[in-house]
Amino acid sequence: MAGFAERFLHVDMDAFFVEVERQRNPALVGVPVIVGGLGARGVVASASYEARSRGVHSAMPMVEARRLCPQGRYLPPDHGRYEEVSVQVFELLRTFTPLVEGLSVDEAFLDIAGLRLHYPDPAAAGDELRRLIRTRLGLPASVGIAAVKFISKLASDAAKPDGLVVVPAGGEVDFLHPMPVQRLWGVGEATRATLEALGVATVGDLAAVPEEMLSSRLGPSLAQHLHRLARGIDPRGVDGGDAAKSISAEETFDVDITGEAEVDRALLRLCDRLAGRMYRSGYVGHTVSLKIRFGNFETLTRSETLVDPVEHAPALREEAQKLLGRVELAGRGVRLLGVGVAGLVDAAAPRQLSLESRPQEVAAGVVEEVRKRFGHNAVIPASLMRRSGRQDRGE
DNA sequence: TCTGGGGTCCTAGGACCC
DNA sequence: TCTGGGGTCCTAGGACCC
Repeated sequence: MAGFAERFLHVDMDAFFVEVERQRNPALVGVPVIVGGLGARGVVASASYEARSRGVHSAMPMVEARRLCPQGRYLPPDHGRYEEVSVQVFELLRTFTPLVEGLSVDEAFLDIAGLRLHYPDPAAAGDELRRLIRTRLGLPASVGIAAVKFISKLASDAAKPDGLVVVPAGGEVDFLHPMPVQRLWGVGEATRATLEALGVATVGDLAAVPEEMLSSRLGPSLAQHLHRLARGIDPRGVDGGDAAKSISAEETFDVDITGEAEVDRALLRLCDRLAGRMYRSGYVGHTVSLKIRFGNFETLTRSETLVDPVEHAPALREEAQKLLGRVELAGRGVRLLGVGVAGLVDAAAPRQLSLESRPQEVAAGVVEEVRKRFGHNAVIPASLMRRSGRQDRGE
């Protein structure tokens, strides 16, 4: 027996951060809730539907959200908790089918073709999945189902909040063509503006433009991608098991920082945070990068690829400081600083350790063990301790 | 209303090798 | 004597996604 024609199921948790907060504090149910950075430069990460009805949306500056919705409850994000709940959600999804591809903490694609034996139609499978998430975890989720991968994601969007939409096989173009182009995956503000200049406003308009025309404005890769999507064509299947490619840590300061000493201290703090994450995720990396954004939002990056992978905080700090040395600060205010590693390699893979690095490796391992037991702030680099005041929060 | 933090992917130019 | 084309890696920047 053949599987369902509409084999792609996209599940998207509704206002995920907000709903997790409501799970542990029921007083937040039914009132506008906004989760996001509470500092002067914070933005909205998640807004409840009560807040959205007042015009609040994610990525909006917090200052603006407070103006639109002064009666809202404002909470800082607790990513550790969201990660825990996300693990529970994905465990539940995998009891449904092992063919699960996570897109972020709160959404995933499932291949449900093989569930034909268990459910009379795809909608019944989607209803059951939503019911399970609701009863087992107490969280609302929306589901979209289609025969084409990216259409299922648009369908879950159309289902929000707390609903289900099935786009029947053969109905893709009717569903798609009236939509504004920016709904397509890969069309952001810049591409939307380019398309608008070509007289393209809807997906239907886009489908009528020859690919060569798109290619000359957008490059061959994006042109082919969009040309296909506009016709409802998406050859991708559900693909799990994607290893991480990079890890990074960055911080936007409430007030621009200036002076080499202050920038250096912030950089060391970030390196320390990043090293901890690398250790916990079991990766080491060959390429170290530095990101710096000035007060005027001008942003630049510097990176270097090393023969031996960087594993622990000391080596990371040394590299990051070298990269910082290649940037002309000239007393300019620094708005954001970030460090990252790419070219990731499994830390457990056999590697050559130089003799001189060995004591450092051991020491760094000890630091992480102590932090695992007593918390991040149990160990702080001496260079960050000279000034009193609050230490950077751990993760 | 000045624009987070975590990522992925693409492009373009230059170095380097054959 | 001068010039080539392909392939790969690295760096920097930028668009985009949640």
